[in-house]
Amino acid sequence: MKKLLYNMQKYSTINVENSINSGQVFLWKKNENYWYGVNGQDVLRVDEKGIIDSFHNSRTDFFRKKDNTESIIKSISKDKTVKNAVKKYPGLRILRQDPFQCLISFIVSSNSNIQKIKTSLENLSKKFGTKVEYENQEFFLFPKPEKLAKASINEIKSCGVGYRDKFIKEAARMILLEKIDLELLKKCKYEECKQSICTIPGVGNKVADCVMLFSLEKLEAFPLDRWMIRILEKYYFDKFQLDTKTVTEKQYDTLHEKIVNHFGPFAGYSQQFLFKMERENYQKKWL
DNA sequence: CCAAGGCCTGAATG
DNA sequence: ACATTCAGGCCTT
Repeated sequence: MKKLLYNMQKYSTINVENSINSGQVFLWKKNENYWYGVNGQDVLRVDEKGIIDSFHNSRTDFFRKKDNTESIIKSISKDKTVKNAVKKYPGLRILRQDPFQCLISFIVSSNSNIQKIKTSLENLSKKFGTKVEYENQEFFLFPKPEKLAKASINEIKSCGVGYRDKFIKEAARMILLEKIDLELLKKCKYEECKQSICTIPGVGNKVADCVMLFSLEKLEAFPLDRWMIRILEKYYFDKFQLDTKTVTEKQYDTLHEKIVNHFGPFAGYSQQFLFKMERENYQKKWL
């Protein structure tokens, strides 16, 4: 009974620091006792308990407090590796981000690293976003689709995004022209959603899974980047045999199927715990 | 369907 | 110092 209570408390508590420093978000910084972050057209302020105040006084459930964390963790705890990761980072949450910002963020992320992604996104916000003042600090909201869609390639490129410049413009255009409706995709099934956003240039399997997991309510999405592949090879070589170096489209699909079969419908959470654990093991830097 | 090469960029490595 | 490699991939051939 004591242990049960302890676990319930442990897993319903949010670890803000770990959640923000887990590769999901980039436009966040700590100041005194609060974390501040740009989320779409809003700026959030979060205290150490995960209590949110915001520029627009919105009531976003950014830390997904309404998720039943205990049952999710029970559901994904299928082997000793995840169990360890969960034990090590209790309170690590999937963040519910602004979809457009999330989309652009992960288009920018491809073949890059956290520090550079962060500066690129900061540059984009400074150039194309609205400046606001919140608690005596200056912030730039994330650019609206229209701004990026109408920007020139060179203006976008000047933000340091490299060859991704045209992807960003085209992605923004597709949102603006409503070829893709991100809000609608929240209600769709995983496959349909994935098929849709993969038509956006710069969005492949991995980026699509990030966008779906972090902003489109697809908790079975399991982004397979270099790290996750390494993790699977290291801890799960007997469960998912990865016989090739490069993961092709088809292999990604079949691998994802095996993963969901193993971890269940909340596989995305397991990915986040494993990713956090391994990057900490290698002392990789976050924000 | 698969394999290989190219791609912006800046920090890290040798 | 200076060159090369690498980093949360994707697209084209």
